[in-house]
Amino acid sequence: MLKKDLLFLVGPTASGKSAAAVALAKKINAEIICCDSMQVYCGMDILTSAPDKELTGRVRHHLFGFLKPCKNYNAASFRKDALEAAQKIYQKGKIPLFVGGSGLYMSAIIDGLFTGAPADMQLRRKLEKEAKLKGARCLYKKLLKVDPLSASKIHANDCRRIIRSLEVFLKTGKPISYLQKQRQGLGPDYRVKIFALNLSRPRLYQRVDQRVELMFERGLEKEARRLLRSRLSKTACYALGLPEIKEYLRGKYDLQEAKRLIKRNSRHYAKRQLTWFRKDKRVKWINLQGAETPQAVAKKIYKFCN
RNA sequence: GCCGAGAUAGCUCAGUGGUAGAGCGCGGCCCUGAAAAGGCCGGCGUGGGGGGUCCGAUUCCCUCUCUCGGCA
Repeated sequence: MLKKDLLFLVGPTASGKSAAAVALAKKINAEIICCDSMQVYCGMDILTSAPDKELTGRVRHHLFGFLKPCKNYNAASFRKDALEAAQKIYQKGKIPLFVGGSGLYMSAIIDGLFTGAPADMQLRRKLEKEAKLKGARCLYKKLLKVDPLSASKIHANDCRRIIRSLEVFLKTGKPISYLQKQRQGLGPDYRVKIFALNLSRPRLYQRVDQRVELMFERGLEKEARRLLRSRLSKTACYALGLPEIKEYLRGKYDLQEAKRLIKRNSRHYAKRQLTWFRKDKRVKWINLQGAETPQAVAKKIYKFCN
């Protein structure tokens, strides 16, 4: 049986993925699927540097801006939606091309997630409260009792993961360390190719800073104000830029400082993305100077497509 | 030109007669249902140049260079 191709174009923020993806999709007859935890939301176009109409008009895009910011979303719901979108694309005889910078989302599709323990926001809130009251160490001790193996892998300060592990244990009676071994990925009938764009660090950071400047020019503050007035999900409220603008509006600092922080946090984010993708040995790195046209980038990637 | 203050990490600065720290920045890493989140680790340095005192100087003394104030 012929293998199904599944392509990924990933890389740090501001590396030029969106435009390159469209150029590549044109070349290989692909449709694009969002692989970005924030670009799935609508009404956050400036904040998330979502691909504009010019790009989305040239190639069919899936899972971009389809979700209201008040809705929670996560890697599991993404995996489900993404695989559905991919099937539709296969039915058209085309290739799904995932584009975005969310490493976990990429891994969720390819490698799968263990099942049977969905997120329980109510339980999380309860555990969070407990952590706040008695300290995170208290939760860690609890985890140490029920699941010493996971506890040994999680740092005592990593509250998010401690809570998730406890959540899994409380809901299923099984340690997350045991369940995590059960993940199931795509299987042998898929042929996955991952391309990651990269630039020299100074160039990348320069582009990140420039992009933040551009976001402000486009009206980031106004968009953020609007979003902050509405109800935001636990997922969407952490879109880079929102917490910083929120504190600015509270009078904690001025707009210049907010901008500085958004730039810095975006650079840190880009760095973390690189760490994630570096670890994944399936990634084929596409090193760029930063001045190439999207077509040139696509051409570079195309060479490795067969 | 004179007087005063200073010259220590990429930046802002602290400190000590036994070759140095802090914050920010920066680098590396972890990540299985919040992931643009969350967490961990790392000082990255001929202490402005030269000389002297001392067992030993970044610290004390002299000198030169530079910077910043003030006076001319």
